[in-house]
Amino acid sequence: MYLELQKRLGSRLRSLLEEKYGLLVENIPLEIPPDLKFGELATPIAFELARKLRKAPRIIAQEIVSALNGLEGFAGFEVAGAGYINARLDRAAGVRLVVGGESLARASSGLHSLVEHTSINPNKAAHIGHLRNAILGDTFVRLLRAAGQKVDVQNYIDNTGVQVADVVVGFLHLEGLPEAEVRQLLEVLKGNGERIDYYCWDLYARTSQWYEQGTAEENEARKELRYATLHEIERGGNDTAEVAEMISTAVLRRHLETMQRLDIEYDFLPRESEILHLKFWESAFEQLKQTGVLYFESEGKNKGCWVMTRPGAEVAEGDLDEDSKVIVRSNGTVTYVGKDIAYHLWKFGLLGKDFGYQPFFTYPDHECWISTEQGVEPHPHFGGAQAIYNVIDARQSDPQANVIQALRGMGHVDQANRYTHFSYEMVALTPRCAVELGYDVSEEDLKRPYLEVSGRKGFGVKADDLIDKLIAATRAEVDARQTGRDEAERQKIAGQIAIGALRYFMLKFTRNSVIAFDFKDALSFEGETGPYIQYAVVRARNIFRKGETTPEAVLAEFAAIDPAAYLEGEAAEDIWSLWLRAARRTLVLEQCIATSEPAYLAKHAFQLAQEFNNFYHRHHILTEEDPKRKTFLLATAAVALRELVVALSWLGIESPEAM
RNA sequence: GCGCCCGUAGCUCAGCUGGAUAGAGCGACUGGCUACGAACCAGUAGGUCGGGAGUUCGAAUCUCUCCGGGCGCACCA
Repeated sequence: MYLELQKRLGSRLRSLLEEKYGLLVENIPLEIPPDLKFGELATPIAFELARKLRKAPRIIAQEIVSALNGLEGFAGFEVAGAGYINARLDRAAGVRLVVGGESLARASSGLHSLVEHTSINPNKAAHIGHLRNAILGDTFVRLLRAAGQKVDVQNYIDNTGVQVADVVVGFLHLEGLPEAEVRQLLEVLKGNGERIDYYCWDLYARTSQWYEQGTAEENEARKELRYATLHEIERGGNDTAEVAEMISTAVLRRHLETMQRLDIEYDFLPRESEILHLKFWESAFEQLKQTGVLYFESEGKNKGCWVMTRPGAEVAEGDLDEDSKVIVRSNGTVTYVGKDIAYHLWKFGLLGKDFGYQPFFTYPDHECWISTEQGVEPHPHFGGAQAIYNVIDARQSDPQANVIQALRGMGHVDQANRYTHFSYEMVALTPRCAVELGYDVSEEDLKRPYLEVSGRKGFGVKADDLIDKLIAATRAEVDARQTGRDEAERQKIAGQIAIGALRYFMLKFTRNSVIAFDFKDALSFEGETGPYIQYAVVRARNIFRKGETTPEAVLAEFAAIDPAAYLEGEAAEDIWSLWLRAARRTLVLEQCIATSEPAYLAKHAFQLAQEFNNFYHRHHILTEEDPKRKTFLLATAAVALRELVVALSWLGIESPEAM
């Protein structure tokens, strides 16, 4: 409702300024005033016009206000302060709009988007940093879908990189297991219900250390072994590649299981092995050469390489660009950015090639596909999106910018403009948390505000460990309260609350704030947390349960009542303010998408819950004697409940029946 | 050296395209369960918005500069 009225007022003001002053103002600033005494919408536009019109802002505001009459949905306008224009809504009409609810199934926007997130190297267990990535990405997917977009969710799998090679070196050389025995070991672990990704977490850390533990000559030999292993994996068709395939696939399945615990699902898993074997790069290379984005360097430190100019670089015609980005090395191999350019051409349907597809992981209501050289028929088609979002941490903004630069240079300007690096800062550990976990922390590190998580060092909090810990904690709380419920019900509720707490925790911070992780904060269920919002939902539901009615029945009954009498006066301000908050859904959605910032929705959900709790405390609904007022109060609870549940679902958080 | 991010209450963070008295949670202190569940609510204390300069009718928000912290800048991925 808010967004609709805001747009209505905006366009009215725009046309008014044009008629009255002959001014075209593209963006009329409209804001929600800090206090209801200033109305529900306001604009400081008169200040901006004061200079152009050579008049006092107050006079201009007065002129605008007198021309602003009879705008549907508004009760009146007034000038305040030095020249603010404050708008008061027709409260009864507003309430009716909110009751009607903005359609949840919004008309398809027609936009086809692709969101890539998670993308964990399949050589170790997922940790809290990966959780932030996946939760941000999954929530953004829900927001785009809520806005009517068709969205494909992809999780890129680098199954042929050095990280996988390192753990393969661990299996083959540190553990000394030949291919057949690795296969056996994986079976045994699986049989014992042990987490393979956990096993690899330790082995990967050990291998990383092993590279540096020997004598200089030994370390040199180990590094050689590392790269020989990497090249065998890249080439494929040998035992080493077979081991890599087994391990990376087993770990990948674990990642999908971990994410499924958080209600995170994927549509397609493109793998680097197919990008290599299906020769995506060769097609991209041709296009890059033809468009002149890549050129062969014949001098300087990059002599013998195919390079591209970095974004923002200024090189005079004919000068040597020593700072250029190498895409093809002098030995003929392609760098990471090169492969990424090819992959992104595919994402936009510009490559002229496609993956083979094969079903890989089955969710309750859909299938997740994986890339393969020769796929099955029939299969869905992915790629060819109009807009893409890459959920990748801020440290990779340089390579991301290179890819965008290449697309733009090739003439794909629209695509480059619809390429969003959805960047976010890392999740680090507070020194206290690291000590708590039993890691050795140096004196120097103890003084730092936070310590970076490192898979290579095996330093971090594993995702499943955190989820297990959260569930244990919520289970204890549920057991203390839900004495009448059976085991299965309690476990279900504990799970819903644990996931709510975790997802909210990862979403409450804005993207470019580093999260210094601490168990005390993450395991909190009070204050600005997911469970706080879930609790508001449970309270609202209990009102209807005890009152033996439903939100739907109440809203139907409410339609016959004139709400105006209950919305005026000092005592009604808090209730009206709750209705206004409930009316902000699409406004917040639009803002989240425009800024790629899910934290705004998290904040909105919390504030709505807070206002509901306040309302709940001040007005006792079921004992209200005036039947019409009781219906009004019930309708207020119904609307708050509906909006809380929708907001939570967009955050990927369930609304428990009890807690 | 160059680039990006951050610096707001004791702690952790919001503060939308510059706008009306700078907010929340946690922590501290005080009060509220015989009313729809206290995972809740109310109140009190707590801030030179890192420092300085500038633009503006108006700056936590924009520009410059300095200080402090973090991250990038490979023929690694």
